[in-house]
Amino acid sequence: MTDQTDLRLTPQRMAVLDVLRAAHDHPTAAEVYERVRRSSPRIGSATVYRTLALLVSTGQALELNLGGGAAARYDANVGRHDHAVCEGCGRAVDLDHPVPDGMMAEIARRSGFAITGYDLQFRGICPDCQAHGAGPARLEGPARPQ
Amino acid sequence: MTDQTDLRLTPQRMAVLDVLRAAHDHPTAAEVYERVRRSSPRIGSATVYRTLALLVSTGQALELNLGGGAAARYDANVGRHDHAVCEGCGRAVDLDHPVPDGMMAEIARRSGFAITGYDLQFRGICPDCQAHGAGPARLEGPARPQ
DNA sequence: TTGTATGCAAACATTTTGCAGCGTG
DNA sequence: CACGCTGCAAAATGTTTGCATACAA
Repeated sequence: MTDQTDLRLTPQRMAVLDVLRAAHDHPTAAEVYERVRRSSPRIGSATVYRTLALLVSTGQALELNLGGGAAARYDANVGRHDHAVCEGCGRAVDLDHPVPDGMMAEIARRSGFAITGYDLQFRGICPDCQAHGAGPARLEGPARPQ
Repeated sequence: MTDQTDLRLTPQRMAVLDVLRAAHDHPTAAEVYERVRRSSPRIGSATVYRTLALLVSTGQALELNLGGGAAARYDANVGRHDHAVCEGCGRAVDLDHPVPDGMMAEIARRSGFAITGYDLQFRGICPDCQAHGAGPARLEGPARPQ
């Protein structure tokens, strides 16, 4: 079914990929939709969802889950990198700080898993929110570092 | 505003916490609901959702986001730990393998964030799925253990 | 031409909310 | 015996699917 059949390069798919590559803010599917509409007003949201899923499954985009009830976010930067998510404003910034290789091997050994990768995201308050006083994006809770 | 008003210990809340503490499989809200019903048939799903949110916000449970379109999962093990998620069967197992302190400090320095914590989850194939051939939980991808 | 991709709208799945009555502290 | 909590059902999100048609290759 999902055979690597044909795969066509349609204007809609290009538009979605363009938007994603131009974005530096890890947009949600809804945000991608909104932006794509500016250049392709007749595109449907289903097409955006389908295209994002396609891009993810073909390795041209990453899907981020930043927790909470938040919707999935997408990132055209498919190189290895991590994220820091601001608990004040919800913004996510890219980081590149790989976990030591030995650690992956250690996890594999201890868990018996064949590890194929990992997702690492830091939580904290971004410089802006530290300055203006942490703006509330979540319910309230000044998250306590357990 | 951060009024820690009253907070009552009701049978429903105990039931939810009991289920969560007895569970070792990171159940979704729907699964918790299903299990709680066995002992409290008259409980409503809204109560389960409200209670899970309450437990999370009071630090008595963790919420996990294992990506995909998957629903949030809950964990009564609130001690610091990570997870390995099987791409075959979707199961998540606990791991305890802290990131070195120095790394947190380094991230903080480079990003300007005040880091309060992090979420780390490994992806891979669990021992069972390695044996029986990776069972399909996602779209299809016969993840090949190279 | 051929079958994939699209757009629309309805279907779905999950989580949240409104409200009247219940029951804990 | 006050006020928070509950159950029910409806509403709000976020995402997927069915189908007839448009269009890339």
